[in-house]
Amino acid sequence: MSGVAGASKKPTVKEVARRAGVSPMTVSRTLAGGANVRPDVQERVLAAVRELGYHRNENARSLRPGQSSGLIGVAITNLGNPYYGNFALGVEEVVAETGRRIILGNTGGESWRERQLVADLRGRQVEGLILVPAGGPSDHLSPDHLGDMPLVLASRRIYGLDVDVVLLDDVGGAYRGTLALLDAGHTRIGYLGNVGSAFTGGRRYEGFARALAERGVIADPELIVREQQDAASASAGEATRRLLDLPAPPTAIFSANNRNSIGALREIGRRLRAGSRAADMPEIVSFDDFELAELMPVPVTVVEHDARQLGREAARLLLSRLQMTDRSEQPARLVEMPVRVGRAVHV
Amino acid sequence: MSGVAGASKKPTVKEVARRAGVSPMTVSRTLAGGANVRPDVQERVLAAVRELGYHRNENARSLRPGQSSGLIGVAITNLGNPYYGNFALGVEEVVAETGRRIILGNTGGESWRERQLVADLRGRQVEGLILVPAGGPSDHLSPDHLGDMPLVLASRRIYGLDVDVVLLDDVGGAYRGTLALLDAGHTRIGYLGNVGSAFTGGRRYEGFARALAERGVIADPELIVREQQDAASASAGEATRRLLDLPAPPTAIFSANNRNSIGALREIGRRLRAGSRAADMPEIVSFDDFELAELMPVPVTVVEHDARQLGREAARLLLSRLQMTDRSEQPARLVEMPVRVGRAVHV
DNA sequence: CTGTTAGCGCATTCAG
DNA sequence: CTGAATGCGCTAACAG
Repeated sequence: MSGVAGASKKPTVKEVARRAGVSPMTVSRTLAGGANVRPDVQERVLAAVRELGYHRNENARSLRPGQSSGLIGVAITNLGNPYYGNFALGVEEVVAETGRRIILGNTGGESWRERQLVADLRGRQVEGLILVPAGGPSDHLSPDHLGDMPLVLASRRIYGLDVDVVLLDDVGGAYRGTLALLDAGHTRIGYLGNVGSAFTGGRRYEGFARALAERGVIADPELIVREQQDAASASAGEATRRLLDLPAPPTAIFSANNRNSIGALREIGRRLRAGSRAADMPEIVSFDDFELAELMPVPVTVVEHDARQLGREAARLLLSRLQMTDRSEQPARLVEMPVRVGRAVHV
Repeated sequence: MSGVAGASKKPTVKEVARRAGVSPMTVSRTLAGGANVRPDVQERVLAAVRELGYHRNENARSLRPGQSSGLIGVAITNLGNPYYGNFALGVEEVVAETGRRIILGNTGGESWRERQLVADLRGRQVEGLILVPAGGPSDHLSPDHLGDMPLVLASRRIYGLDVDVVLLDDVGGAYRGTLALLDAGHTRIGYLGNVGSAFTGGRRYEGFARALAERGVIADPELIVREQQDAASASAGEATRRLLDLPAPPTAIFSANNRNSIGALREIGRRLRAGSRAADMPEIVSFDDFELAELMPVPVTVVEHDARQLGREAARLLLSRLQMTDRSEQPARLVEMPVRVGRAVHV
């Protein structure tokens, strides 16, 4: 309860100055670190600040030329997905170290929302943008539109857009995950992916196909499901049902993402409850980790990766570019984050 | 590629005005909806806007008195937790409907970070604040400090702070979850909670204890673990180990949150792998849902609730308060969101 | 319908 | 070490 009666109207530098018996400039200087202000005067100013509950108006501050907003725009496709939540967390951590904040928007994976969000973030004078592309048209991301505002893409890249990108080692992870199945003797391996994330999906499929090809295993088209409309686990369950109902069902399934893995395992659970034997159910390799994988009724191998690190790296790329004097001259960088393939201990 | 050569410097109203051959005011009016501007002039203005890649500076805009920033501050304890991610998503959805944005910060559950974040958000002229309290001192949230900036608390409430709050039906959910165990004949029921979230934890324990009391079951203090320092699943696993190593171990465990449930189940998994029989493992009731609960090797009952709805409701409370002419006069509201108790289908 | 004036809160520049 | 003047981008309020 430091306060004065009417804390309702927001105080400005002027009022603080008057209360401290100095000029607004002295207040500003004090708040900026106190260089060239007598200590006792600083005391008075800070006391007035406390008493009035004054907070500097950062918007007005960033209005002045040369001053930056201290805001980094982050646009992700689905905040509710823990993966992107952790991604945002990583960005926030790194960005906060420089005293900046993130202003976060959700695109829902829809291009028009992304376009609108980017426009709005620009209007709010963000210093830079970190974005998980929604897919679809992307002219609003061209340097032409963004001016000198740096952009970092995460998770997916956009061809023709020459900017910094952080990706996972999708190809390598899928390759090694698939090899694990082949090493275990599987030859009929199902593939579960979806079209939603064309870029990522394509890369993961590439790794999958490469592993099969190397071992001389012919991929049976019947076992490849890539055309699911959405990434919901429900549709993955449906796809799994079809695979398992085939005359010669797969003995293992490679799932290209978390949602698909969950869907597949739910379907397997359903069958077990209906009397199927666990031994007849396929083993799973899941690109994307998920909790309690080791408690699943079938063996699960996960391709783990750290969303938070991905976010941290994206933030680092952006911050480093912000520090460059000749931002747009420097070449675009591509960082591929490692993934780890490991079998979840099976009950 | 609509652009002119140098898109690098950000254009202002003035430049748009000059290009369109009008005054800055006409540009402003056009962008504000175009009332009282001849259609053909509007055309010219909009063309200039496009050509220059102009975006209104929202910060400068909100500097003018009466104009609001269109920003809602959201402070949560852990972005990486899907629960809070979904919460933020819900907030974002509702807030976006009014053309506003959220500016999101992570407190990590630390009071000092919360304090700093709140100060910063104030400085950025947010219209209101939605916050999941970190716990600890909270004088920085008093009306005295916040002035007329509305605040909505979510998940936990802070005693002595008379503001709008959205909570879960913690007591009722825990009560009904515990009853489910009692109905199934269990009398030795373990309790797994932690001190991190004192408020929520207290309420859930209350529901648990009430159910036992009503059925005349004496809670064995040995079976109650509430003093874990952190919410990490690892420490929950440790606590579970102790419970199961008792001479008379519990036949069921009530877990007060998601993290604890995961930890407990991991420990159970460990024991099963070491040769224990599933029949000797305790049944679980988990406050907080988690995926694939139906595939666990022991029966699991979940107390489900929807973080996104919680977020939506918090946003609604805030927006409605923003619309009140006499904000601070209106009484604080308390909303309790329902939870659903349901047994996960067990393999 | 359109332009001019003025000022929001702050910090840089230049005097004292 | 401190203060006064000035202008950042924008838009009410008031001319015209």
